[in-house]
Amino acid sequence: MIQDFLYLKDKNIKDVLELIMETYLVSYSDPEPVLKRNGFGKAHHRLISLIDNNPGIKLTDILKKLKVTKQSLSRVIKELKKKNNNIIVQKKSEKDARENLLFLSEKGNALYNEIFEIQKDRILKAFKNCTTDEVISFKKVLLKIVAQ
Amino acid sequence: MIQDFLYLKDKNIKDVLELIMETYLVSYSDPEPVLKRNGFGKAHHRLISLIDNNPGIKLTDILKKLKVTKQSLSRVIKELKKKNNNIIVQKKSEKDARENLLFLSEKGNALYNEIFEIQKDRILKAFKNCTTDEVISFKKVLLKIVAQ
DNA sequence: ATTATAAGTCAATTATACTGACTATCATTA
DNA sequence: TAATGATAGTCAGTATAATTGACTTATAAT
Repeated sequence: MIQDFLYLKDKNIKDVLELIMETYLVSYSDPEPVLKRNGFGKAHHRLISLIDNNPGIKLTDILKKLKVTKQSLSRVIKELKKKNNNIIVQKKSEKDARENLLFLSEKGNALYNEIFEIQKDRILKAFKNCTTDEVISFKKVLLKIVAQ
Repeated sequence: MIQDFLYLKDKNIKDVLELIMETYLVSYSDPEPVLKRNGFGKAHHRLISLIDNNPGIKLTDILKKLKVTKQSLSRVIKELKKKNNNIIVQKKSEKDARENLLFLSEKGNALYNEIFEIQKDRILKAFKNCTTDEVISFKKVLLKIVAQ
């Protein structure tokens, strides 16, 4: 037992927590100029990304994922739905008429693509310096941290 | 070439980007009750964590890591330095008298420990369901995303 | 019929961050 | 040593983001 699970030591956990924060901050700040040019901020960015990656997602699920209140999210949705913006679209669910499902519009897709290409760049640069196994492990651990 | 690098496909990158966001949001929201009880918010949390893990860090480096302006950070520092709070301490650098290095006070250490134990819990639960290699790969990929 | 869920709204407040302008101190170097 | 750049701090004003609390409407589930 020479190593004694170094990776479970407090200092390593702290490093990982700092890296989690920094990874989020850098990878979501790269496309800020594009957002700003369109009159949007980080809150809009998070919502647009979430809807793109989960088309038809409902409000409650967004609230859980983004950890914000309904009232706070409501402002962001309103701004993205405005006539001049027209980034997202809501459709009543056929299963449950209470649910109002969220999608990106054509314009929303175009905006998100521009944002995504910038974010993708950083991730791909990292992945190309890693083995397949390392990338797979990376995603696996992220999943285990989130899904508890 | 059957797999054709599935992990480099857009959908996988999008999943990873969403996971990065969610991992940050969940792991930094777990200790919110402790922070709130002490009159602090997420901005204070980020700063306290950064100082604990980088004792003696200087302002410029914090700005780069947290991606905020000096004016915004100034408010957070001020609140953490207040007499009743007394969470962080600044000391002039001996090397370069312009630099004002940041440390946690005794009280700050105590507060951070309480916060850290909560955050550690989630990370450890995940790590204990992973192999050593997976955890090592996880950290390695985080580093490659941040350091570009 | 009652209860629970999903969504939406109004108002007030707090928290976080930004732009812009400006000062003071100290280090580097031309 | 005089000019330049780096580090930190400050003041004012504004913008953005998120919260608490109260309440309504519609629909689903029991």
